[in-house]
Amino acid sequence: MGNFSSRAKQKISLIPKGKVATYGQIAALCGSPRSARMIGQILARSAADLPWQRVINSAGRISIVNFSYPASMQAKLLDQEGIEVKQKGSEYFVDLGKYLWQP
DNA sequence: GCATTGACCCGTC
DNA sequence: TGACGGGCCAATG
Repeated sequence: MGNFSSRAKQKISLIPKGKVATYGQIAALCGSPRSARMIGQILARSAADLPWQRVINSAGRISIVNFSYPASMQAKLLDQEGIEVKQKGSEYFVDLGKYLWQP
């Protein structure tokens, strides 16, 4: 694995309980603000040992459809950490103004 | 080493 | 928390 993904995993592991971060935010912390998409790829492959549920897109939306875990599980995990998750249809949203992690 | 692939982002309408 | 289009860039085969 490249150095970028290693740093990305480390940054993701730093997200505190009760907060969320966006893909772009993590990418920026790794020095590549334009590589937000990579974060998704990393999580899709090796999310098992990371707080993957705390990483969402810039709209505050849970952006998975169905991978190892369903979006509904991610919503539940966030809810258990004290994060308010709103459901609209089959999609889930988090209030970024309230829960966005600010390093 | 080239082409394709994304759990995305941002400007614009 | 619209919808749409174009651009990004590391990882993968």
